Amino acid sequence: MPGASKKKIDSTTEEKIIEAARKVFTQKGYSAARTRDIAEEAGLNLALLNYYFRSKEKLFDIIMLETLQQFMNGMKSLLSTENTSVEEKITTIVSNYIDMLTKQPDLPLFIFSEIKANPKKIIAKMGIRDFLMNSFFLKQFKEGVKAKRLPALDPLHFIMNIVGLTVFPFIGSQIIQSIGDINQEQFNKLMEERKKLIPQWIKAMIKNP
Amino acid sequence: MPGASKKKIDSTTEEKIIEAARKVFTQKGYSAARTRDIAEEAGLNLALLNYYFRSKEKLFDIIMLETLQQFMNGMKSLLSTENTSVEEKITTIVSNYIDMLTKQPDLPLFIFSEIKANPKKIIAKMGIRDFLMNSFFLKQFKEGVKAKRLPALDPLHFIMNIVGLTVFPFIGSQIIQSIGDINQEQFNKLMEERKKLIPQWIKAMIKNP
DNA sequence: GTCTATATACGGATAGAC
DNA sequence: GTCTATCCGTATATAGAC
Repeated sequence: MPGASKKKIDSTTEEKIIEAARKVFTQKGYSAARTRDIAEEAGLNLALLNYYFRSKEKLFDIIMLETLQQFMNGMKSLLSTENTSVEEKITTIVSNYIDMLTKQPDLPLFIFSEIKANPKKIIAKMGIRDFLMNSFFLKQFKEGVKAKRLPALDPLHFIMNIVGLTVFPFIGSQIIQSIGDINQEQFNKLMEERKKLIPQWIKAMIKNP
Repeated sequence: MPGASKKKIDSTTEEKIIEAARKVFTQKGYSAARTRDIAEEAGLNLALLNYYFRSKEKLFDIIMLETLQQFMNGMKSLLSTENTSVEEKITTIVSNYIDMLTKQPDLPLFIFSEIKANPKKIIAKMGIRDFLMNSFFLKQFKEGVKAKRLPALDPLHFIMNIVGLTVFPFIGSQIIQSIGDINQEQFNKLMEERKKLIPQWIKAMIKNP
């Protein structure tokens, strides 16, 4: 086949490295990940990592930035829309995150661990504070609390609750599976249940602070 | 050089190493922690680590076992007592854990990270499943649900909720502080508030599943 | 661009003086 | 028991052949 290049299914070398790096870094974290692991995972030679990316750290920075964006972007667009209720937003956020984390369960532990190792470097890249604090969502939330004459509660509690209920199970999934004597599939089923349950719970919690 | 003039209660060299190792390991995790860091933190020479403990890994195992026991023991005794209600148990557990984690906020991320790195080795040492599943607490919980004719819900959801609401904020404390633009002290105050709030929330959640 | 071979640095562990 | 100096494996990074 003239003109048919050999990169159709096979991705470029650079993409292979990125792919492999994402896998190894998110599984093991920066320190425990070895460039050799990444090269092997990519089916390539070690020297190519430094040819395409100058160093382990540079490669890591790319993966981390990409991961943070993935983690934040869905939320950002969602929190901005003005034509959905708070309840609808919560339901969608919870559902989207459970879907994402079911596919990539390593993400939360990876992100939180690296933040601890290097807070400034990473939190700066998230740009979450400015966004969330000026979001339409927060305005809605505050007005809702006021309208229903509910006792004022720091919105941070609210955020911790949603994220805690949604994300924590993935952080502790090994223990949870061990405690419940269940396998990965059964665990995923529980998470699927939580898509409906968490919004209900959140609603109940708001009424009973 | 006999320089132990102003040490509080002069601990033995062995204790100094353990103390330093606990600090460095819980802060950085096994991989990122260097034996040199530990030696420096202890104000001692590197060679002494290997003199007292044969290797980095042996030292780590001691710290991890100790940490897990600390993390589990409070809970175990509590879940066994037969003369307190489910509500009282929850209130006490939440309060105890928030106290513990306020003093040692690195604990959860440390434990969960190392479990991911080495699940079998660590989960085996926890011995949580057999304990929890046979506990008086679980019996109470199930009977309570039955008596109130509440829809049956996997107790795992219940456990994830309590632990998620209580422990997660400490895992994400850096981000939470960044989002809320608050300092450590203000964060601790929020956690103090949660001692009262979480039991109330849990109660509300059970009623509205 | 991709490989093999190698330089360089780092970290865990040890030898040996005191 | 505690130190200094050093060994040695491993990991990152680079040189140079193809």
